[in-house]
Amino acid sequence: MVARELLGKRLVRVFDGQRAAGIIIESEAYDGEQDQACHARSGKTARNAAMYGEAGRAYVYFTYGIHWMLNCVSGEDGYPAAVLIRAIYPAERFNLIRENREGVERKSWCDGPAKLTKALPITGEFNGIDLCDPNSPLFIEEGILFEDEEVQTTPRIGIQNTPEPWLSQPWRFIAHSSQVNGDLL
DNA sequence: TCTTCGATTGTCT
DNA sequence: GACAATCGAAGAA
Repeated sequence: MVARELLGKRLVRVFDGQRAAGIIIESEAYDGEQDQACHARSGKTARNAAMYGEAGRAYVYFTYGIHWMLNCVSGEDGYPAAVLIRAIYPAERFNLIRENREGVERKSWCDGPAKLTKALPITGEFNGIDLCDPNSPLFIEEGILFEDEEVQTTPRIGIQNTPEPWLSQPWRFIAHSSQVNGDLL
């Protein structure tokens, strides 16, 4: 439910006192220790501790030796669940995003979970931060609404060695909408 | 447009 | 010591 509802919300990064932002257009849900694709599948560790915290906080982790990933924690306090932010549509401060994604064409600026963290930029220092607080250097605010007809669901991707039924759960959400398909300003 | 493959390091077993 | 919720370059179609 949270993964669906985050589509259309505005992800805001305050950097050097100025806002940079994008509309969330792709997300994936990870739900509890029983979910064999979730980082919490083997229980609580130092790395995934933020997932066990209260909803609305950030869970930021490093992977493949190169990439930072941003999640929004969901579920009851103490229950490990989070939504991976997989893609955003650049909406504010293109110059910063362009600088951070130098050499990449604009349609590929933020169309992947590690791309958007490089573009804004977001690193592990934001792990545990309150995404509901407009005073945070990174937060989420209201944006636009996508109709269900504009939203595609698919199984999650990039999850290796995950058994059924977790492999096939339709917990990935993608917005296909004229509201965000046009050329960037 | 699609497929293959190397990069690179924190975290867990 | 193995591996990862990925990216981007390179080569093929």
